[in-house]
Order: sequence, then C-alpha cells, then structure tokens
Amino acid sequence: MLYAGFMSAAPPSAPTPQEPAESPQLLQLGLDDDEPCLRADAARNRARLLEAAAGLVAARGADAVTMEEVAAAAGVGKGTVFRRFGDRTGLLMALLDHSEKKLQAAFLNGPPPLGPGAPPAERLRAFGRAALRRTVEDLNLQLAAEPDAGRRFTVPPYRVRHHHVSMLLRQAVPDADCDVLAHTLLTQLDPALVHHLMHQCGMPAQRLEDAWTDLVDRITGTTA
Amino acid sequence: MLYAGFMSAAPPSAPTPQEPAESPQLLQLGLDDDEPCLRADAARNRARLLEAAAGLVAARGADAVTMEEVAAAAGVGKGTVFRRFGDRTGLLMALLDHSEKKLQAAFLNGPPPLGPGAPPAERLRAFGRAALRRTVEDLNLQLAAEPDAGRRFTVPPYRVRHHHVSMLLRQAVPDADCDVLAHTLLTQLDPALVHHLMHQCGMPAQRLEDAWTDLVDRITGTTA
DNA sequence: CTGCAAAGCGGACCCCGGTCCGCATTGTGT
DNA sequence: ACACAATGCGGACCGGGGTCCGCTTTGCAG
Repeated sequence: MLYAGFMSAAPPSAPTPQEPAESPQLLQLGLDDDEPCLRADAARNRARLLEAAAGLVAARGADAVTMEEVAAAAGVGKGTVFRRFGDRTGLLMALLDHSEKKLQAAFLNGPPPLGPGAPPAERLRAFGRAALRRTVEDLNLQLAAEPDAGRRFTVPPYRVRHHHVSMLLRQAVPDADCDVLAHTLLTQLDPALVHHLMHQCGMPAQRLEDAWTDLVDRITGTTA
Repeated sequence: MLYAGFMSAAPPSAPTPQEPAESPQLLQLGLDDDEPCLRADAARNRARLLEAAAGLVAARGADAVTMEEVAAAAGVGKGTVFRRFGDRTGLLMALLDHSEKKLQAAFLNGPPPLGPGAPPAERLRAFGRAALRRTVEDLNLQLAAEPDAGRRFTVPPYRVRHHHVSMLLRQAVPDADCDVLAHTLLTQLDPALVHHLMHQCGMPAQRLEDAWTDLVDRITGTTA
C-alpha cells in the first residue's frame, strides 16, 4: 500500500489524435476529480484534509507543518492522512495536483505553441517557459513536495513530462538518444535547481528562461 | 553546528597554474587527511566510526544501517557521530570522500585528456566518462548519501565539479550561459538518474556514456 | 607535576513520519 | 428494515534521526 494516493497526480486529460502517439495508453477522459470511487466519508475527509493542509502550508510554510497537525486541523486521525495520501510527499503532491494538471492539459491539448500544431522545437521552448513559470509560482511547496531520490523519476507528473519532452525531441532530433536527453532537459526545470539558482545565486527568472531556450536551440540545432 | 563534518569532502589537492583559474581561492595544498586539527580522542573516534560505517554499509547496504548501530559498532555514543559528521548524509559522504578526492585530483592535475592539456571539449567528454564510472562503482552508497533537495547544489563535491565544468564550458563556448549549462550537464551524472536509467529502465552503462558524449558534442558544437 | 579552560563525550530525550489493528460506518442485497 | 461484508477510521505505538547538557578527557601553561 506504499503508493496509495499517487494516482491523484497521474492521468492527463484527453488523447490527441492529431499527432502521433501524443499520450499513449494512459489516456483517460478526465472528470476533473480523481480517486476512482471513494466512500462518502472517505471523500469528505480527503477534501477536509486537502483544505486543512493548504491552509497550514499557506500560513506557515510547507516544511513547518507536520502530518499530525494537518490531521488535527482536518478533524481526522493521523492514520487517515497516510491511508489516503501514502506519505508526506503524497499529500504535498496532491496539493500541487490541480496546477500540474492544468499545465498538462495545456501542453497536451492546448493551443500552440504549447499544444500540438507548432513545430517541435518551438513547442519545447514554450514548454520550458510554461513549466518554469509554474514552478516559480509556488517554489516552496514544490521543493517540499520533492520525492526522495529513489522516486524522483517514477512519480507520475514527472513521467508525463518526460514522455512529452521525449516525444518532441524524437520529432526534432530523430538521431539522438531522446529518452536520456529528455531527462537532461527536464532537470533544468527541477524545483531544487531553480531554487538554488534564484535564491542562492540570485539569478532572475528571465535568465533561467533564456538558458532553457538556449539549451533547446543547442540540442535541436534550430536557432530560431 | 549544522554543517560540521562537511569540510571533509571539500578541498581539492593543489592549484594548477598552467590554466587560467583552474581552482580559484579554494586551493589548499592537501595533506591527504582533512579535519583541521582534531584532539587525539576525537581523531581516533572519527577513524573508528568511518571504519565501522564502511563495514556495516558493505555488509548490509547503506540504507539498512542506522546511526545508532554505527555508533555502537565503533564503541562510541550516538552524539559523537552527529557531532563529527553533522548528519547521516555527512557520514555517508565522508565514506565517499576518498574516491571523490581521487577523481578531483585526476581532473584538476592529472594527465590529459582528463587533466589540463587537452582541448576543453575533450576534457569534458573525459570528465563525464570518469565521473560516470565512479558513480556506477558504488551507486547504492552514493544514492543513500544524496543530500536533501535544499543542499544538493551547495555541497562541496558538487561545487567543485560545477566549478570545473563551468570553466571548461567557458573555454569551449564563451558565448553561452555556462554557469547554468554546467548544472545541466552535471545532472546527467546524478546518482539518482543513473540509478533510474540503469536499474529501472535497464540501460547499459555504455549508453549513458554515449549520451554524455553526444550531449557535450551538441552543446559545444564540436563533433569529434 | 598540577590546575584549569577548552574540547569532546554519550546516552537520555524529543519529534515526527509511518504502521497497525480493533472498532465504527457505509451501502448493498434480500 | 436488517444483516453483514467491505471499506474506512483513529490513536496507540514504533523506530530512527537529531539535540542537549552534565560529565570526562585532553593538553597547554606555569
């Protein structure tokens, strides 16, 4: 039962038939809410927990909040939190779920240049810009939600991003090892790195966006 | 006192006057041992702890070993471990220190193509190859030693590597944002990623080396 | 050799994430 | 309406990382 609560972050919203294999087997026409079918009380508690957690995090910062506090604030027992969200990371990721899904929707079905329709290199540039901006929005939470080293790359949101970038790369530079290259690109959007560069090195957000663009240019060979 | 024990991993061995600013102010002619000047008993305990830790880790795997066990095996109190090494990560990093220092020495003063003398792009390729191989050697330990998100980029060994790669990049592609680019390159050597690619995706080590080479080529523009 | 400050020691202690299991709630079939 | 699985609940409990502070050891100065 270690992974409970992770499904909340996984599935993108809809298939996109216009481009080859845009989102493969993990399609699932998304009703906005997740969690297959929860018993009435369970659903209520889940909602309460998310609300309580959001409140506490907003008030005191993510890593000053303990799981027990969240449980108490939601008026449920500690066990309930863990059963629903698996672990601390799971709860925190659930808080980010909505915003992540919005981004996913945007690059999976949204309008170009983020969504399908634009040339791959341009979609890549747009993707980085969008992801970067979203990351900057609530860096702290995202930092606290970072899963431990062992799971960083297996967590659903990351997989979706990787799949997407990998696909765009295959279109732009068919002769490269796009799977690995996609990871390389994605690590430049890693909250921990963004935090380091902005808050510890004092770089402005713009510079990160520029660096992303430059990297995409170098990798794809395009210079636009 | 949070950072105690981290100096053990920091300083490279010697300045290299033959190349511009090879290792800037953090030069310090290195006697092989570190830890400024430890009281007799302290030094003895430190050694015992490292030995005990190494033994336990080798025997049962890094993350099956508790700090208390290490302390007990070394015949000292728990507090001593933490005073000496700061935290769990600190202890684990200390175990890796020797091997890391060897690598540092190799790319700071060693013979080309790793050390000074070869053209920067080639040094970069050699660096990745060497770092990758070292990482693969004791992946588990390295995985367990990974510091939490907040410190990943401020920990001395990383800084040294970053400084080095950054410098080589500045020589190879003066017009790029080498500071950021260096981070991007380095993340491809991250133990967590290497683990993921090799053990969860089943890639052979050779493929990672090739991917590194390819990435360096793309970024520097060289194709050798 | 002796005295004394500084450095080090160690284990009791705290905290928090995560688990477990006996009990309560649900909702379904009849 | 009732019974009875199945699902969920919650708080006691555990383990391990990290801290603290009264005591010991060290080593220097006289």
